Amino acid sequence: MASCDPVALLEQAFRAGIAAATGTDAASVDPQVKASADPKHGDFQCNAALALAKAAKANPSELARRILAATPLSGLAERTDIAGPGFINVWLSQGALGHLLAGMDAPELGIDPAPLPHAVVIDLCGVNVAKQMHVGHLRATVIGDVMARLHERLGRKVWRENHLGDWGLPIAMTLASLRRQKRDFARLTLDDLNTAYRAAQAEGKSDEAGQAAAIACGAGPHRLAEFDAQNGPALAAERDAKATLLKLQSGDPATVADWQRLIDVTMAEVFATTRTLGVKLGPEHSRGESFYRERLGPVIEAFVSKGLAREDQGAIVVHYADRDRPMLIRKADGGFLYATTDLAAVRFRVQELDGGRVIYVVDARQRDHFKDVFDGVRLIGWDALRDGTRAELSHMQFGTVLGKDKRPLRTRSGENFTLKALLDEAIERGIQQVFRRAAETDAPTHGLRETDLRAIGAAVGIGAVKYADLSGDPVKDYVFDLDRMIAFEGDTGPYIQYAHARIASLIARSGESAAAIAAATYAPIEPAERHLALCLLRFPAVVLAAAEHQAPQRVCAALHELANAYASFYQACPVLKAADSGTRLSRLRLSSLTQRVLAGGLDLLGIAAPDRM
RNA sequence: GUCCCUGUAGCUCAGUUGGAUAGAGCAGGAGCCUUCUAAGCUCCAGGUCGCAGGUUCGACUCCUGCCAGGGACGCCA
Repeated sequence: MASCDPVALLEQAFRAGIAAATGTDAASVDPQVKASADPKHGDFQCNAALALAKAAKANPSELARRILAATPLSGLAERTDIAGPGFINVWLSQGALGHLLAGMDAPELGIDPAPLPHAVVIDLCGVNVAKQMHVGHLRATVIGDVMARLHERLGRKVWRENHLGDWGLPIAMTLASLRRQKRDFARLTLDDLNTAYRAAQAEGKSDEAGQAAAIACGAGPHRLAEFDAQNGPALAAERDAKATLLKLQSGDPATVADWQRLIDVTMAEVFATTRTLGVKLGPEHSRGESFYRERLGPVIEAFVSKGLAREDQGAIVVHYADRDRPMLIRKADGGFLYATTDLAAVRFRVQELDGGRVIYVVDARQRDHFKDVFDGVRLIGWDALRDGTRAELSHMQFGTVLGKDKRPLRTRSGENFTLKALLDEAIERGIQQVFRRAAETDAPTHGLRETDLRAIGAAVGIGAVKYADLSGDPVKDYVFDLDRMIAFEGDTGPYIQYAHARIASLIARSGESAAAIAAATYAPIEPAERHLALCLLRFPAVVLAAAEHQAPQRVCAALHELANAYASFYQACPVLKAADSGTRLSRLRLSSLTQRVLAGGLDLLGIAAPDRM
C-alpha cells in the first residue's frame, strides 16, 4: 500500500539504515522518526542514534553518521544533517513533497484503512427517560460521536450504544405519579415528565430522610407509626410506584404502553437535539437498561456459583484483593444495581456484539464504578471474545462542565441548564454574527436569503460549542463561556470553518474546472507553501493516533495548525494572481486539497463546513 | 480515613507516550485592507512547567514523598 505519510516512509528507510549500521534485525528497531518542532532542525528527525549508542556504549554522533550513510534517502531528502549529540535531521525534497501530496489527493485523503478483527462498541449519550438533557450529556454525546466517526473512518465496525435509563424504580415512580394525576399520556411533553420525575424523586427522598432520622433518634414503634401517618401520602406514593414497577415487570399491557409513551416523548426531544448537534444518533442506537432486565439474574447466579461474590449483610457483593471498596451487585431486598446492569451490558457487548474494544464515554466521576465493573468482568472472564482473545475495556472519562464561578454549570435558580437552552443560545449568537458579516457589501454572504444565513449561523454557533468541548483533554473540567467560544477568533471552530469557506470561495472565483486543478503539478517552493504541505501530510496519521489514544483534541489541534498554515500561505502567496499559470494551478491544487482535508477533519468532529460565511 | 483526577504565561488551554531554545488563543504593545473573505496576517512582551528528591546522555512527560483544588467511596443511577 503506497503510503503518503512521510513519517512512515522515513521510518522504513531508517529502519533499514539502522539494521545495516548496527547489524540488528530491521523488524526489531525503533527508528524514532518525528516531525521536527523547529524548522531549523529540518522537516523530520530521526532520534534513534542516541538510545542505540547508549546501549552499545558507542559515540552517538558517530553512530548517527553510520546510520545516515546506510539509509536509502535518495528521492526523499534534499538535505540531511547531523546535529547536537546525534540527531539526524532531514529536509524533504520538493519532488518528494509533490509526490506525497499527489498520493494524498484522493477521496480517502491518505487515511489508510486500519481494520480490527472485532467491532468497536461505544457507549455514549446515556440519557435518562423523563429527564431533560443537560451539559453533561453534551460531552457524552459529542465525544462519543467523534470516537465513533474516527473508528468508522478507519474502516472498523462500530456499535453506537445509547444505554438509556429507561428502567427501575425512578421511572416507575414517574409513571405512577403521572397516572395518579390522570394525565393524558398522548399529550405529555418532556417538561411534564421532567417535573413529575423530580417531584417523585423529592417525595422519595424526604420520606427516606425523615424515616432514617426518626430511627436514628431512637424513636420507638409508636413514634414511627405517627411518622408513618404524617407521611401517609409519600408512603402511599412509594407503594404505588412499587406496584407500578411490578406491573411493568410482569408485562401488564396498559402499563407497558404508558411506559413506552414516556420513552417516546423523551427520545423525540433527544433526537431533535442530536440532529441540532449534528450527531449521528437515532432510534437504532438505543439499547436501554430494560434490554438487560432478563440478563440480570444470570449475572448474580454466575458470580455466586463461581465463588466470586458472596452474601454480606443481606446483599450480594464482590470483594477485590487490592481495595476495600466492594462492588454491590444485588441489594438485600433482591433488587439489582447499576453495577449489575453494566456487568450484563459488557458481557453482551463483548460476547454478542463481538466488541474487541468497548469504550465507555462517561463522566469521570464514575471512574471507580467502571474500574470495579471491568475488574469484575475480567475476573469472571466475560471479556473473552469468541476467538479467545480478550476485549479491551476502557472508560473514556470526561470532566465536568463548569460555569464562570468554577462550580458545575447551573442556572440562577440552581437548576442544571438544559442542553437545548444552551444550544439555542449558541445558534442565536452564531446567526447574529453571520448577519453582521452579511451586511457588509463585499462579503460573499451579502445578499443571501435569510434562511441560508440562518443555516450558516447555526453551523457556526454549534461548531463553536462542539469545538470548544472537543479541543481540550477530555478528562479535564472546562468552563463553559459562550462569549469566549463564540468570539470566533483564534483557536475556535469558526476559525477553521472560515479557512475552509475562504478556500471554497477562492476556488469558485478561479474559474478553473475541478479536472484542471486535479491535473496540476504540486510545486511547493515558498516557505509558506512547504509549511502548508507538511501540515497536510501530517493529517492522516493524526486520525489514527486520535482513535488509538482516544484523543479527539489531536484532530482539533491538527486542523487548527492546518487552518493557520493556510492563512499564512494565503497572506504570503497570491493564488489567483500568481506570477505564472503553473504556480497558479499548483497553488489552487494545494488550496483544494487543504479545503478537502479541513472539510474531512470537521466532518470527523461532526462540525459542518459551510462554503460561505 | 481510603482511593482517584487535576496543577504549564495575567486568563483559558495544547504539549505527538523520554528528545534540541516548553507552544497556541484571549487580554496588553507595534504594524498590515485602492489587490484572492481583516472571523485574517506579521512582529513584541509575557514561564522557578505546584514543591522537593530520584531514575539517565536527556524529564512538563517516568518513580517516590509532600502541598493545593476537585471527585468517588454498601444496598440511588
